Amino acid sequence: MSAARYGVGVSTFNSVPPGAGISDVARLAGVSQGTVSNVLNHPERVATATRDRVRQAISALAYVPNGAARSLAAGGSRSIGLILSDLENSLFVDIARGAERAAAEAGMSLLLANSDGRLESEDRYLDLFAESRVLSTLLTLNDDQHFRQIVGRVADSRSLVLLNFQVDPAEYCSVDGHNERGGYLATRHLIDIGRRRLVFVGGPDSLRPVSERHRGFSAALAESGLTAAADVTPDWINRSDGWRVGTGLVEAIAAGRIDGIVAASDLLAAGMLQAFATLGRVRVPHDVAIVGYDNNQAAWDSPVPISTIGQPGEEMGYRGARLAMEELVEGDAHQHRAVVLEPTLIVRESTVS
Amino acid sequence: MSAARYGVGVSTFNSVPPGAGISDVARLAGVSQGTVSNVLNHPERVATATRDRVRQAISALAYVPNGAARSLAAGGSRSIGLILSDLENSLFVDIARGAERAAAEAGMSLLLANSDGRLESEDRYLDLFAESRVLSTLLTLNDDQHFRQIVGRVADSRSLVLLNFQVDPAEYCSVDGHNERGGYLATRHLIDIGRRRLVFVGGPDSLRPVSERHRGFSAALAESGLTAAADVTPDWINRSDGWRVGTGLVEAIAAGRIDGIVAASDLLAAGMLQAFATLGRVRVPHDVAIVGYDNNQAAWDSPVPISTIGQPGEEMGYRGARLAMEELVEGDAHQHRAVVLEPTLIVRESTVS
DNA sequence: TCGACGAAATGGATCGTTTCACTCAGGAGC
DNA sequence: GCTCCTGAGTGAAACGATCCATTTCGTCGA
Repeated sequence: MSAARYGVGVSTFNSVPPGAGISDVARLAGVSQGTVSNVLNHPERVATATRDRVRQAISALAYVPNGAARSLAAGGSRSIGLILSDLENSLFVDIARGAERAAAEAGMSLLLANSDGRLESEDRYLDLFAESRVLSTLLTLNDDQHFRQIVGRVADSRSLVLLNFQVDPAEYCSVDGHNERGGYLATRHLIDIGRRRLVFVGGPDSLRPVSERHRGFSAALAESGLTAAADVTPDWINRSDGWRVGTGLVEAIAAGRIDGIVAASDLLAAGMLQAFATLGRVRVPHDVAIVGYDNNQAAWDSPVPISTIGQPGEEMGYRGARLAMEELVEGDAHQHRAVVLEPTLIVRESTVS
Repeated sequence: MSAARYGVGVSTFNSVPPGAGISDVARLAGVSQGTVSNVLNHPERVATATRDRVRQAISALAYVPNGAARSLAAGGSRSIGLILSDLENSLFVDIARGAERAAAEAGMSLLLANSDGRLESEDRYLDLFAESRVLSTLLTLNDDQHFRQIVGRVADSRSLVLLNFQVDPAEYCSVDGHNERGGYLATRHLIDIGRRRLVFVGGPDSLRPVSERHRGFSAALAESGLTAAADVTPDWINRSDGWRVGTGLVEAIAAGRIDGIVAASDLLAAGMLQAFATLGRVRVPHDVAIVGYDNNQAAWDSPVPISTIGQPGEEMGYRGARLAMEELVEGDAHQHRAVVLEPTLIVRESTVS
C-alpha cells in the first residue's frame, strides 16, 4: 500500500448543493444536535415523543446524514471492502454475495471492487479502501507472486483477510477451499468409474490453487497404485488454453492412452470439450471422462454438462467477512486463522452418461 | 431515497489505531499543514525542494490521507456509485468495467454494489451512496415498476443516470441499447436465412427491454408481410423458463409450424436448446433456428453456440459514467440525454450450420 | 419540604482535512 | 530608493457529524 498517490489532478466538478444538516434538523425539531444524533444512533436514549418530533423534522427536510462527517467524528467507517479478482467467474460473484450477507447482518456495508486480477488494480483499491478507512479488507487472490508483492506493501495494521488463498495463520486470516481434497475427489471419482489412464491438466505452478489440486490428483493415484498417464501444463487456465490442450490430447485419447482428465478449472475443461467436439474423433464420456473445477456457469452450460468440484463460494465470502469482524472485535487478542472449506463432487454427464 | 435509516444498531468494533495525520507530516517536514495539503492536491503550487521534503516525510510516516476528512472538508467525494442488478449476467460486468474506465480516466473512483434486482437492495444502496455523498449514481434497471418506485423516492437533486433502460430525457439521463433495433436485427436475420414461421419468446411486459425487442420483431415481420406463428410469454427470462417454453414448443416445431425463434435473452434460448436436446425430437438449426439476446457467456457456451444480439455493455457503462460527469460539470445548464447504442448481430451455429 | 436520583437533553470540543485571506522575501521597473 | 509584483508558504476557519461531561427536571422516599 503506497503511502500516498501524488498529484491527483483536480478537475472542477460542481459539487452537490448542500442539503439540510443535522443542525437544521435540530432547529426545526427544537432540540440540540446531540439529540438528533442520538435519535439516529442510539434511539433508546431518547424519549419517544422527542424521537418522533425529530424524525418528523428529518423527513420534512429530507435530511441525509453525511457519511464523511460521520466517519470522521466516529473515527472510522462502518464498511468493509472486498476486492474481487475476476467478476467473470461466478465463484467470485458468490463470494461477493456471501460477504455482503455477513456485512448486512452486522449492519455494515460492503464496498466492492474488481481488480480483474491485475496487480496494479489490487494495489489501487487497497489504497482507496485505506483512504476510506474501511474497517477491514477482503482480498481474493490466486497467485503466489501477487501475494508476496501485496503483503510487502500493506504496512499498516488494518486487517486483511485473504480469500480463495490459504496462508500461514501467523500472517493473515484466510478462507480457502480445500484444493487438495478437491483434486483428490475428482480423481477418485474417475477411478471409481473405472478409468485408469488419467491426466491432470493444470496451469502454471504459480497459481497456488492449481498446484494444490495437482497434489490431490497425485495422492489419489498413488492410493490406487496408479501413475499419471501424462502431465499437461497449459499457460493459463482459460477456455482457450483448454482448446489448445484438448487439440493436443486427441491423438493420445483416440489411441486409448488416456481415458480420464482432471482439469484445474471448468473453463479449461469446457475448452477441451469444445476441441473434442470440433475435431470429432473423441466422444465424452465414452472415450474420455472429464472432471472440471469450480462449478462455474461454464460447467453446466457446456455441450456435455461437466462433472466438477463445487466450491462453496458464498460460504467463503461469508466466513471471510465474519473472520474480519472477529478480528476487529478481538483486537490484539486475535489469533489469525486459516479456514478451509470442503469441496463437493458434482457428477454430470462428462463422466457418466 | 428514504431520508434516513433509523436505529442502526451499533455494535462495538475496536477502531483502527489512528496513524499519522497531516499535522504529523507537516511537523516532520517543517512546514505548515496547508503546504502538505498542497503537495497532495496541487503540487504545482509548491517549490520543488519543499515538495520533496514533504514527500519524504509522507513515506517516513506511512501517511495515508483520511478520505472522510478529505470529503468533509472538500465538500464531496471523488467517486461515483454504480448499482448493478445482476452480477451473474456478463452484460453487467461489462458495464461495470466501462464505468470504471471512465471513472479512472477522470481520476475518480467507482463504488460498486449488487442489488440482485431486488427493489429493497436498490433502495438501500441508493441510501448508502447518498450518505457517502457520491457525486453521482448509475443505476441499472430493467423493470418499469422499479423505475417508478425508485424515482418516487429520489428526492434530492443528486444526479442519477439510468443504464440499460431508456427514459424520457425530461427526467433523467439514460444509456440503453436499441432494443427495438436488436429485435429487428434478430428477426431480419431469420428471415434472410429463409425462415418464415417465426415466434418471439419474450417475458413479462413489465420488462421494458423485452417489450421493445418484441416491437422490433413485429416490425421486421410486418416489413416482409409475415405474421407471427405464435406468441409465447414465459414468466421470466431465465434458463428454466426457456426449458419450460422449449418443451412446450417441440410439438409445433416437429410438425413444421415453427421454424425460427427470437428469444428475449440468451438464457431463455439456452434453456430451450437444452430442452430440445433432451427431448431429442428437434435439431437446431435444421428444424428450428434460434437467436438469443445479450451475447452472454451462456450464448457461446451452449451445446450449439447461439446466434445472438450483442449489447455494447462496456460502452454502456462508459457512456453512462461520462454522462454523469457532464451533468456535474454543466450544472444547471445540463440537459438530460437519452443515449441509445446500436446492437450488433452475432451469427453462430444456432442459425447457420 | 428537602435531598437524592436517574432519565433526558444540552452544547461545545473534537475528528483530519481543505481552503483562503494573508504575510513575507526578493526581483523588476521606474 | 521606492513601489509593485509574484511565487511560496502560513495559519486559522470551516466542513458536519459524534461524543461526553454537564445541566435540567420530575419523582420518590424520608
